[in-house]
Formats: sequence, C-alpha cells, structure tokens
Amino acid sequence: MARAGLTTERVVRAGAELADEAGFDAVTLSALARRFDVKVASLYSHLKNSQELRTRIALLALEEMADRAAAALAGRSGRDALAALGDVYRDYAHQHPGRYAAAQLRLDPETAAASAGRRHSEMARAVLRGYDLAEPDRTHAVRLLGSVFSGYVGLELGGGFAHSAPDSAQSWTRILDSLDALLRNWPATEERSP
Amino acid sequence: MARAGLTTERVVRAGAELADEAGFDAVTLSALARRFDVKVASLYSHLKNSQELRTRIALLALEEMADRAAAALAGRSGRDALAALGDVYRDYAHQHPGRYAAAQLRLDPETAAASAGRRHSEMARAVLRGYDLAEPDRTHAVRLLGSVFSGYVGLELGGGFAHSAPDSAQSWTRILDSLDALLRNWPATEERSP
DNA sequence: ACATTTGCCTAAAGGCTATAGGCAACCTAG
DNA sequence: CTAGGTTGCCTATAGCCTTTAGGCAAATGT
Repeated sequence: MARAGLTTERVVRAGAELADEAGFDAVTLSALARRFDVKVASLYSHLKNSQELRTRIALLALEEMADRAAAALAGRSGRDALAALGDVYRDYAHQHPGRYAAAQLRLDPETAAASAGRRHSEMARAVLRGYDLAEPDRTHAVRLLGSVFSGYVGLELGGGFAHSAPDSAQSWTRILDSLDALLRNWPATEERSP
Repeated sequence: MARAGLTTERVVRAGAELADEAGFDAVTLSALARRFDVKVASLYSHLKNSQELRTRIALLALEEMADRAAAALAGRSGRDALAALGDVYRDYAHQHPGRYAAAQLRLDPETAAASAGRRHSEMARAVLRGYDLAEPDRTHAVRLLGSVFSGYVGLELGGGFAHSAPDSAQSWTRILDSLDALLRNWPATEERSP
C-alpha cells in the first residue's frame, strides 16, 4: 500500500490551510485525514493529539506574523512604523482568518514562552522607539497597541463594523492617526480632565 | 417519574454558570444534562440545538453587560464615564469569564440586530458626548473604544499580561488616562508626524 | 538479502449532537 | 373528580470526532 508521505510539518500546514478555508473550528483530525486520504489513526504518529495540531497552527501563525512584521518595520519609524505594524496584523487576519483565529488561542505558559510572542512585543517596543516614552509608560503603550490591534481586527473580522458607515478602512486609518498623535503627546501621569 | 422543571430560561442560566466555572468550551448539552440529572434528549424540548444554547448565553451576557453599563454611566461624564464603561467590561470579564467569552461569539446578522449590541454602541456614543467630536470622527472613536476595551480584556484574560511588570491594573488605568487625553485632543484629519 | 524501523492500517471504545417515538405526569373541562 | 389532551422527560438509535492498541507492509541500512 502506497504511503501518503505525512510529516508533522505537512499535517500542520494542511491544517492551517483548512483553517483559512473552512474556519478554525473545522480543523479536526478527521477532516485532515480525509484531506490526505488517510485514516485518522495515522495522524497520531505525527501529532500527540488534536490539541497539538491546534497549538502548532497557532505557533505557525505567530511566526508568520512576526516575520512579516520584522520585514515591514525595517527602515520605518514613527507613524510609518506604527501603521506598518498594524497593517501586518490586519492584513494577515484578512488573508488568513483561520490562522489568525488560531493565534488567539490561549497557550500554556511554556509553549507561549517558546513562541514568537516575545518577538511581537519586541517589535511593538521597536515602534515606540520613534516616540518619546520612558518606562513604565513604554510598557503601557505596548499593551495599548496590542489591545487596539487585536481588538480592532477581532471586531472587524467578527463583522462588527460590516454594515455601517463609515467604511472600516477609514476608521482604521483614523485610528492609526489618533494613536500616532497620542504617542507623540503621551499624557504625563495625573493629567486628567478638570 | 418526577419532572426536573426545565425551562429554556433555566437551562440557559445554568449554561452561563457552567461557562463561568468550566470555560465556555465546556458548555455542552451533555454537561448540562448531567447538571440537571436529566437525559440529553430532554434538553431538545427547550433548545433547538447546542448552537442555540451558545447563542442565548451570548445574548444573556450582552444584556447583562449593557445593563451594568447603563447603570454605571448614569450621572457620569468625561473621564469618569470613560473609565466607568471600560471597567464594566473588564470587571464583567473577570467575574464571568465564560459569559464574556460567549459574548465574543460571532452572531448571525439578524440575531445580532435583536441583541443588546446596539445599546453598547449607543453607550459608547454617550461617553463621547463628554468630548468634542463630530461625525465621522465620533464613529471612529466609538470603534477605537470598542477595540481597546475588547482587545485589552481579551489579552488580559488570555494571560498576555500575567507574568510581567508592571501590574495589569496599572496599565489599565494609564490606558484609560491616555484615551481620555486622546479624546480631549483628537487630532484633526491630516495631522501627522512631520 | 535480511533485520529493523517506520508508516499506515483495522478494530474498538468513549463522548457529544441530533432525531424519532413512547409513556407518564400535569392541566383543564365538564 | 375523572376523561382528555398536552407537555416533559424517557429510551433507542445513528452519526461524527477523538484516542488507544495492536498488526502488517513498505522503506531503510548493513
């Protein structure tokens, strides 16, 4: 009987494709076995269980996004860098919704530590080098950027802005503008409304 | 044989409790049937299918959050109102993580239209009455608030800020400060870095 | 060529969803 | 208070997904 030539790598990659085509929830070992025309049990030679498949897709997505982000940030600073980083996440989510959904999985601490997660926060910090922020505000700002990017993309993908004016792309641009303005003019502690 | 006294209402409420205790993914008709000491098939008299259960938990969460938000906004404006609204979402997510997760479900358009979703955007708009924003910037700002709130809470719940300084609560406060400052000083279109 | 490893198989069990059909508990009328 | 109808929960069944155990054959290397 001819062998299918499965490897963990190939299975994970097919899982990522399936996620983008049919949604992350449709990523099952059964569906993947059908795709490779193989019996389900065979996949267990390459993956511990279905959880490992999901986790590996998440790690793949995090790596891919980090690679894109690193490329996008090269040679940019200030608002350009900010927009480039935001666009990386937003574009990736539109192009690979299933992978992006995978990347939102909660990873256990050691897996997270070994993931590209660190690279992502390093890149947000790199963007902030173009602004004048000292610790701990720099960290607060990193968290703000992460929140806005993941929040906006999540709502947009969830259809939150779908059927109302103005266009989501316009809000995105304006929000990047406003974040740029905020970072250039970061409030000192205790500055509040009168 | 004594009857269990099931109703759609009670089943959904139990589902919400189960979600908070065991995670939204653990909300299955099987688990709920065990909780009521009833056979699974019996639940189908009260729910069309398991999707309806999940959707109803999401709608319940959206209502509860909207009710809390309405109460929190009464008599507040400016930064107070902004922080009150943000705290509603953040506190609710900490107190009811399963329900909050349910509220992130993508609802089909008609269900979404009948949900408390509209109330939420109305309340964000109400907060913005304390700031000087005209359309379309008001809508952009509503979307920004939604993004920051849902993004921050999502990352925090996902453990993103768990094991690093500074404390997540401090970042939250500073981020509310910075949003307040941004809204008070919303950039005119085309204002960008030199 | 033979022995070993490896890849994919069959078989089987357990869990969740879903549908169909039945009986008994409850409600309502007369 | 009992006859009838309705409703609530039941059993039975089937399909799909995950996971483990154990077996045969294809690939590998000596």
